[in-house]
This record gives sequence, C-alpha cells and structure tokens, in this order.
Amino acid sequence: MTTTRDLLVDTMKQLLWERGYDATSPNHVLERSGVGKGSFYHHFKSKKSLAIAAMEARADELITEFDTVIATTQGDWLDKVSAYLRMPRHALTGCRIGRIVQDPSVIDSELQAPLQRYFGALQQRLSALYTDARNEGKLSAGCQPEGLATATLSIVQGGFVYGRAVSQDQAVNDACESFIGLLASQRLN
Amino acid sequence: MTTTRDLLVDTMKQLLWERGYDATSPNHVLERSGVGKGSFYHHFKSKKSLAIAAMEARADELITEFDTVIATTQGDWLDKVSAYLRMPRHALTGCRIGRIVQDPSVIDSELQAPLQRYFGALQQRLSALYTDARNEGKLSAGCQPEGLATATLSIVQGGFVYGRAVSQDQAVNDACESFIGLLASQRLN
DNA sequence: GTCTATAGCGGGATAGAC
DNA sequence: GTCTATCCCGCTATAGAC
Repeated sequence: MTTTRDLLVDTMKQLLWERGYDATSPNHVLERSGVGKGSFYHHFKSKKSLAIAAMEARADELITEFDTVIATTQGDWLDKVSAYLRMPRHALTGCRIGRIVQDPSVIDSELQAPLQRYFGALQQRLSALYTDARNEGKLSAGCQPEGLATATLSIVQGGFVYGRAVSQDQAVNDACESFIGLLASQRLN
Repeated sequence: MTTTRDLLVDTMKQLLWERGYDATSPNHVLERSGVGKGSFYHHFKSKKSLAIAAMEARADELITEFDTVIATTQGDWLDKVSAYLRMPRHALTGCRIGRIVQDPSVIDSELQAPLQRYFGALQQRLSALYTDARNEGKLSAGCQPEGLATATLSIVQGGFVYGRAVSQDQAVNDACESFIGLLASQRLN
C-alpha cells in the first residue's frame, strides 16, 4: 500500500532525474502523480523539502545498488570495479543523482547534502577497495587509492555529460570501458 | 570598441557559465550588461538566439585554447595531453561549455549544436593524437584511440561534476592527475 | 487529508513612442 | 537603436472550506 507521501516522493525522484531540480515544478509533480495541491503542501512544506526527501531516498537506493554489485561479483578488485562500471545506464537521461549537481539552486547546502553523502559513500568504498588491493600486492604501488576512486566516479559522471552533449548513448560505456583497460594495466599477480 | 550586440553576447556567455541556460533570464542579462529591453530584442529575436550566439563564441574560444596548449607544449603525446588536463579550471563553477548540457531545454537541437561541435572537435583532435602516437609505436597497441579520447574528455567533465557535488575544488585536478598516471603506463619507448 | 480559490512574483516577449 | 509600458503565463506557495 502506497501512501500519498510515498507517491509524491517517488514522482519527485523520477522528475528530478528527467528534468533536474530547478526545472521541476510542484505542478509537474501534481500532474504526474494525480495528487492535489492541498495534499502536496499538507505532506511537505515546500518543493525543496520534497526534493530533499526524494534525493535522500535516491542516495540510499544507489548506495545499496553499488554495495550489491561489489558484494555479488566474484573475482579480484578489477572484476568488482569493472562490474560497477558496466552496470546498465540510461546514457542520455544522465546519472539518477549526479544529474542535478549543476542546477543553480543546488548550491544550497541542504539540497547538496544528499549528493555529498552519496558521492562520499562511494568514494570511501572505492578508496578502501583500491587500498586493500594495493596492500595485498594486487594493485601497482604507484597508484594512489583516493585519486583512483575520484577518477572512477568521475569517468562515469563525465561519460554521461559527454554522451548527452553529443547525443551518443554508447559514450558512457566507451568511457568506462576505456578506463577499465587502463586500470587493467595496474593489476599485479 | 564594443558594440551593444557584443556586450550582450559576452554577458550571456558569463551567465550561461554561472547559471546555465534555463536559469538565466533576459532580465539577468539586462541587469548585468546595463542594456535595455528594447535593445535586447532589437539585436536578438529571443533568449534562445542570444544563447546560441554565446555558445558558438564560447566553443570557438575553447577550441582555440585547446589547439594552443597542444601546439605550444613540447614533448610527446603524453606531455601534450597532460598539459591539457592540467590547464587551470574553475572547479566549482564547472566547464564553461559542458556545464549546461543537463539543462532540460538543451535537448533542443539548435541549442545542442554548439556543444556537439565543441566536443566533436576535441574528440577528433585527441583521437588523431592518440592514433599517431600508436602508429609511431609510442602508445601501447592495446589502446583504442577513440575510446581513450572519449575517456579523456569524460574525466574532465566528470571531475567537474564530482567536485561540485562534494564542494571540493581540487577534485577535477585529482581526477585528471590520476588519469595522467594511468595514461603514463601506456607510454612506450 | 484533500479540495478550490487566490495571491504575488518573475519569465519571455511585444508595441509603439522617441 | 533604445526606451517604457503592457501582456500573458507559470511558478511557489497560502487560505479556508469540506
């Protein structure tokens, strides 16, 4: 059973993905969800508060997806990272959460918080993964784990941006695949 | 001597960088430039047409910057690409042109055209650079030049996105530096 | 909880005088 | 070429009835 509140959050998640924050209006949410204006402002005090709820939910969802891929993929660090980089992506729509970071309103610290949490969580996990690999002698000692983690997250975000700019839906995959090739050269044993 | 038209284009270039397309209104342009509304619509028939002019000018500027760095940097392919990746960047504001690709209105083909031209130009140049390097035996034969070019452009765009998301202005540089480290492993001779 | 009505504001543009 | 006045619309709510 889906409550009205949950319906609003789910609808906002979808619209934030499709149109970002600034370009999504309360009216869009109402039209798509079928909820009335009175209900909207009964459950949430503003567009911003609904967006925050939606982004927190999205962050949780994506962190869980990441953890699942890493945990269920057999093999060494490169196999796990490759599995993450090869997850199916909606290339032209963009990252379900990274898509909104350039919206002017998102400089606001409350709106930015879920983004920081999401990227911070993945950065930590990837850093730990690369650090362990290096300590076990399976990753070239010349690599800096934090930098590699930042690059890993950046290649995905940048692949989305580039792909949308040139309208080529295979661009994210190309960028990721090329990055995997470079990472493979750092694999030892 | 700067004409009113040029002043409008320059102001729009700046605002597209700071706020993107959808969040920039004609009134913003008028306030910052000191031009009147009548003049605006005398020189341009719409916000969109001014934005296209501004983006074309920006694309020209950035392509020229790229060509200059590549041409003036001494050394092999890795030195040239590294010099490009190490160019100073306004990390938290974003790429002067890539910054706007997620704006919903920019799915419009006329608005997208300058973006396609810019990224297409750099993609071609980088592909050629990597192809030549490989043919000369200076780049590992296992590398695919087009994929490497896509990854090179993506690492910059993604570094901007990641850096803004976590409010860390060194993130773009970290991502680029890490990518340079990976590229270095592909250098032969 | 949900509805309809209303409000104030800014966006994007047009009209016509100067 | 530039100015001011005006227009219609959608955004982000708020008010108060049901």
